[in-house]
Amino acid sequence: MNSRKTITIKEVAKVAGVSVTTVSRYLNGNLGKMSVATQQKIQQVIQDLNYRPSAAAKNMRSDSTHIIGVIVGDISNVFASMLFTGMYKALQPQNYSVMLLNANDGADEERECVEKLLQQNVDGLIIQPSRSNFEDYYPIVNARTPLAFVDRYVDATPPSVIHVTSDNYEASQRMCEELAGKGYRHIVVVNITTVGTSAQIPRLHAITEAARRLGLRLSVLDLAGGDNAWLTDTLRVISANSAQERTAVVSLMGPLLLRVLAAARELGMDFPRDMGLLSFDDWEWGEYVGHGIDLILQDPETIGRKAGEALLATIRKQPPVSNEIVVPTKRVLGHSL
Amino acid sequence: MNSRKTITIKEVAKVAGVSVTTVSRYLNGNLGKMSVATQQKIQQVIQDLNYRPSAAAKNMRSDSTHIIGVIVGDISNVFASMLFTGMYKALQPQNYSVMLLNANDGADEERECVEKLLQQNVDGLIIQPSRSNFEDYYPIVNARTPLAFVDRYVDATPPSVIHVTSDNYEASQRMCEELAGKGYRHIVVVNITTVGTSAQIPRLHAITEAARRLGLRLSVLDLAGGDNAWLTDTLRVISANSAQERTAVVSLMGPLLLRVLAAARELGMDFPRDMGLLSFDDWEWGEYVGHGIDLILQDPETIGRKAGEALLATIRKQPPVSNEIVVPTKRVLGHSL
DNA sequence: CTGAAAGCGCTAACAC
DNA sequence: GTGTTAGCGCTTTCAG
Repeated sequence: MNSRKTITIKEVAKVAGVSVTTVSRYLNGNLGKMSVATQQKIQQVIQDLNYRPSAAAKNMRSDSTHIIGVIVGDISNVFASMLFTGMYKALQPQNYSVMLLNANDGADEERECVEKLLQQNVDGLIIQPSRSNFEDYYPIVNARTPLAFVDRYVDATPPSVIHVTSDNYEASQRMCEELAGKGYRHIVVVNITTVGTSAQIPRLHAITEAARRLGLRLSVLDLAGGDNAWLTDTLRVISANSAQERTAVVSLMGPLLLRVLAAARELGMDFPRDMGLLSFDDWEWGEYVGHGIDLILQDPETIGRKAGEALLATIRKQPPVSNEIVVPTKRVLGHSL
Repeated sequence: MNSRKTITIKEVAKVAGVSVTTVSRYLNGNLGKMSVATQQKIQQVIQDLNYRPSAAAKNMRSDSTHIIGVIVGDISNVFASMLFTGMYKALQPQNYSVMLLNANDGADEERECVEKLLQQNVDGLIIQPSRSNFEDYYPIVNARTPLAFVDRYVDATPPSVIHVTSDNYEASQRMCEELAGKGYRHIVVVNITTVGTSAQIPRLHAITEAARRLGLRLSVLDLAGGDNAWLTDTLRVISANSAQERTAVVSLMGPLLLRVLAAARELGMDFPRDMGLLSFDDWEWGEYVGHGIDLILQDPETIGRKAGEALLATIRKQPPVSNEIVVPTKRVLGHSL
């Protein structure tokens, strides 16, 4: 029971009175014309000896690890965790394991993560990218490792690379039309530009475009530049004008909504009384805040799952029809508009 | 640039005009008395050839992978994601990678996860256990793989195994005293028993004990047995009596709080008007619900970090003074009691 | 139906 | 200062 030394396929062979080849065949299910007696014998010995095949040795020969490397921008984010959940649901049933690394939204850290995973000889890579130029990802292409990007946008990504995102552009446009229809004349976007690949960027583009088209006034509060006090002060000023010019605050990602709510609480502000509020988010907790916040809900789990499925297909040389996958967001009605 | 075949340490040696030993020494920083010229030459060739050492080959020789295996009960849970975040913060700076697997709160799935990770020859294992008897974990002990349990409880865990949890017992006792002090006479615990290792179990024990001691009436709603409609109905009945006998609902984990809130909303119930509400949770979002929910906040990130640190210490043969680590919870005051 | 033996890429004695 | 070489545990041709 208590095995002191590592036990190898060789010992199993010896004890079972067969050759290593036969054991290897047994392990890999190549039972072509192996006698049932042999099979049983081997099975028995494996149990007795408590034999466990070494993944490293296997990998050295077979050049396939059944490991997928995943790199996210920030693991502490709920979004990332749901992304991962989706990937896992696609990969685990196909018997793939996952190494999860965190790039901390940094270019250098991400490069190191990629390097590490390529050294592990992963069968594929799913990345929520922190670097904005596809050149940065050449090492992956050169290593011939199948690649999928999720959530964020890398310039000049070739069509051979899988890319799964929310319908950021369309959802943002629809949102502006809805706000205009509801009588809002001024949109205050709250964003935070951490990385140049962020999904917030296409959202802001689409909003800018739609606002111009619809004749709405647009302000942008980038929280990368200011602290919470600054946000509070700014919201105070804006809400004062909301009486004349109906105003809606639009938060471009879930974590920002929390900060807006904190500021609003401090100001004793009420939605939609003092201004409208709408946020992109990934989780339905907003339903329980106040009388429910109006949300554009992403589906990170589906994004992750689709990326996993498409990547597996590519690994198996059955690439998806299109590598460009868009996952729809869902408009959750609340009482904050 | 575009390397067709895998390039090995041998090629590097050949091109650099040195032996593989020298290259290996260079790679591992054994620059004992290596001439600077040689070092530069090797460095150059590595770059030119785009050489990447194979982790598998390395592992076969050195018997250390610098990989830690992590198994959680349910990755889609916010708690698990924060646990992981904490572990990562401890492990990544020490240059350890992480393989994250999901046991789906199942004994068999967990066994398979363990098997997979042992085959990968991980340097250590951190598990949020789904099996309640330590015998189930013997394979890990036999493989001499350092082990840490987090969050949940395994019977007969030997002191050689690291164990990091919240202060479940103490926090539950304190809570009961607080409720009694506030005039509550009836406690309704909402729990859901998925696995026999759940931290909810010691919480319930402590509450049971304290309730008896303090003369409080105790009811237990186990949601494993009923659906949301059942919860709603039960709460309706209970709240009707709350006028005579001041009642507090205590949710034993974050996700249950959401279900309680959903039921309460349906009933048009208000806290603390109709009854008191308090919940164990892992995240401060409850602050924004209503006027703020009273919480006993766990610190999963710290739990994960401590487990990672203790595990690393053990791997390095510098085991922590105590393997029994208790992370304090924090009482967050709200307006629901 | 089964075996012998080569070799995957790397490290670490042991030599010089 | 640097090189030779024997394996690590496994898969897989090729040969019976």
